[in-house]
Amino acid sequence: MSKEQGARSKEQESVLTDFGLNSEQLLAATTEAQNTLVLAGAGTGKTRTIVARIAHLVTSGTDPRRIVALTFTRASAQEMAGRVSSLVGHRSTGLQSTTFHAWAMRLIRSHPEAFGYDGWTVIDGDDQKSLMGIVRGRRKAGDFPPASRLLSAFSYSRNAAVPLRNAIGTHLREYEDDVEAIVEAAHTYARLKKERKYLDYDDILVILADALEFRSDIADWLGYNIDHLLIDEMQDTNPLQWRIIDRLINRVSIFAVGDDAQSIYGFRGADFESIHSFDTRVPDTVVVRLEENYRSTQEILDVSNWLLARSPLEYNKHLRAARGSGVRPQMREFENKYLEAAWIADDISAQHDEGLFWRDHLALVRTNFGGRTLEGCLLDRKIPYRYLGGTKLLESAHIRDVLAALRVAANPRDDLAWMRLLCLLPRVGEVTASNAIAKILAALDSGASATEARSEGAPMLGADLLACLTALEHHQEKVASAIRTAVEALRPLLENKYAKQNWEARRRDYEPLIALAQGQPSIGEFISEYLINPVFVSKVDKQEDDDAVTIATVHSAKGLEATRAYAVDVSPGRYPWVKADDDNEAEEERRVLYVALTRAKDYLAITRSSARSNYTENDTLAEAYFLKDLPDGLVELVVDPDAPPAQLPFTGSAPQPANLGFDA
DNA sequence: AGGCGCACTTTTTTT
DNA sequence: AAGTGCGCCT
Repeated sequence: MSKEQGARSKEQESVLTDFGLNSEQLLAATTEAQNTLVLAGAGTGKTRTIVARIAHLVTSGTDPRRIVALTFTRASAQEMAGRVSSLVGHRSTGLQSTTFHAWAMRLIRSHPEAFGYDGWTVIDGDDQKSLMGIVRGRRKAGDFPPASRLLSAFSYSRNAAVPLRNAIGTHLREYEDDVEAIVEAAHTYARLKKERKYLDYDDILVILADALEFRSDIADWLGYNIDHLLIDEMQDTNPLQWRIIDRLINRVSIFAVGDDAQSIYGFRGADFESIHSFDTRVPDTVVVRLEENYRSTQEILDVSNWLLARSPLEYNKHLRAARGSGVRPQMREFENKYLEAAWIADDISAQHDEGLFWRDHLALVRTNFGGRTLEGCLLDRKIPYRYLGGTKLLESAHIRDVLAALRVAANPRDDLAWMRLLCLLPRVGEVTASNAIAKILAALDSGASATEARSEGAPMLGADLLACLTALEHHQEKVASAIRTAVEALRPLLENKYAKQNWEARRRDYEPLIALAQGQPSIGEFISEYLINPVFVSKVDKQEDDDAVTIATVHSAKGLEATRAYAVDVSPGRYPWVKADDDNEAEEERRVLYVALTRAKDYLAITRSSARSNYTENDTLAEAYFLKDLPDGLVELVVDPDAPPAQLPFTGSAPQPANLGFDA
């Protein structure tokens, strides 16, 4: 035994030595502690340390199938698995590297007898909104909160483990007279979900958390099957996720990595204080700090450090650049957002000519909407890009239309899918569709077959579509070819619906969709897999092409880095976001900007445009603006380098340069 | 009454 | 890109 251990430790020593860890990283990666918290500032080798930890575990004899590594996105899960396997090869086969939601869903699906959710469907945000629309009924916007706000209040209550009434109080303040009606809406929504066997995103975590809390047999079973739980981005873990972790303490060894200064998911109930109390909540924890930054030059860190130091909160973060000195970041000001985007695109293009790869460039935007102009510029110049945080393929309208046909074939009681499908037909709107759906459900209740119910309740589908649905019903297991069938049958309707909305671009999404569905066991599993692990529309047509510029929302850019980073539209009203109205929210905004700035390795451009007059003229926003007192020495200020500004201010919206044809 | 086209606004952040 | 409001049409 001791001989074997000796051999193993030599092997792992060589694996990790070649990996070039510093002493703290090595300490963390090889710790024998029951539980570990690694406090790792931006760029200090957080991912590298987790990867090394997993490599250490599998080379010292842990079965990789008994290791669960939880990350925040599908991308980082894959990245992590890839890096582990390049380090230790096949010895990591079976490692579970996944997101909280995907892990929970897999457990629920693969053990229907234990959890009891066999045949339930995962629904996305749009379906949630439709369902809540049913709950709201015809109440007017002023009288009752819109569906989206109800949903976010309810979701916050569940994720933050805050009583429903409190969440309503904070999220729906202006409806305080209607609290009782809102509470009732929450219960009705939950009931409708249950009747239809729908699971929303939160349900997935709640089911696992409840199972672990109330069924000690399940907690024991999970504990027996897992030795090591590794959690990335611990600072973004919310109370609901903590409930899951809590039940595994003392059953498995927990290894968490996080940075309080990068906590940006407060809106989902994450509280970065929980990272400070980690070692009291999780007994026998060893804390390791990583403070040396290997990513960026000192100039980039100087700006980032300055930003954080200005916070009233005490982060105690001062990143040191192991790489030393480089180029000063630039602050670039433009007349309007079109010139801003055009400059970024041109600069990327020029750098590519100089020999950099497209993938060396990362543009960080605050909102999904905020990347649109830049996206247009890149398209215009034929620069390959991927858009993280853009529209998800399975959530785009033209895809959902097609999937609706498969959904009603699989489950004739799926009324949200029925609504979507029937409304594609000419002369059919919400009212006609709901009458038809009521008839279909009544027919099913009285024992009719699905085929009978369909032709009885919805004769307006016509013979062809009715036959198509019957065919889909009988070939449910062939998801890919079912989608092809549905696309063909619906083509005239789709073409009509999207005639004025980019039909030519939309139609190209169907082939990749079919490719994605290849080998999926059922429509339900296909949908839940790709909702929980999304594929983005922008990525669809260039799957081979991994040399591409990345546009990403800061929230989807966690863990990313690039030689050249562009923080886009860092203007008053954006950082902090206009609607961040209390200090906590504003401080979270500061961390968002901090995450953005610390993505850059060699070059950082902070860009903004002066044309948002309603913001720059607003004293409150200008006063709150994070960069208002940025010392001159920290950045090089460049004003409108390519096109000197016309005399501002504008009174209306910014005029669009006629020669830039990218705003289509 | 219900559907539909048109003009209008309005976009936080994610699973 | 998608929701909302309004007036017109069947």
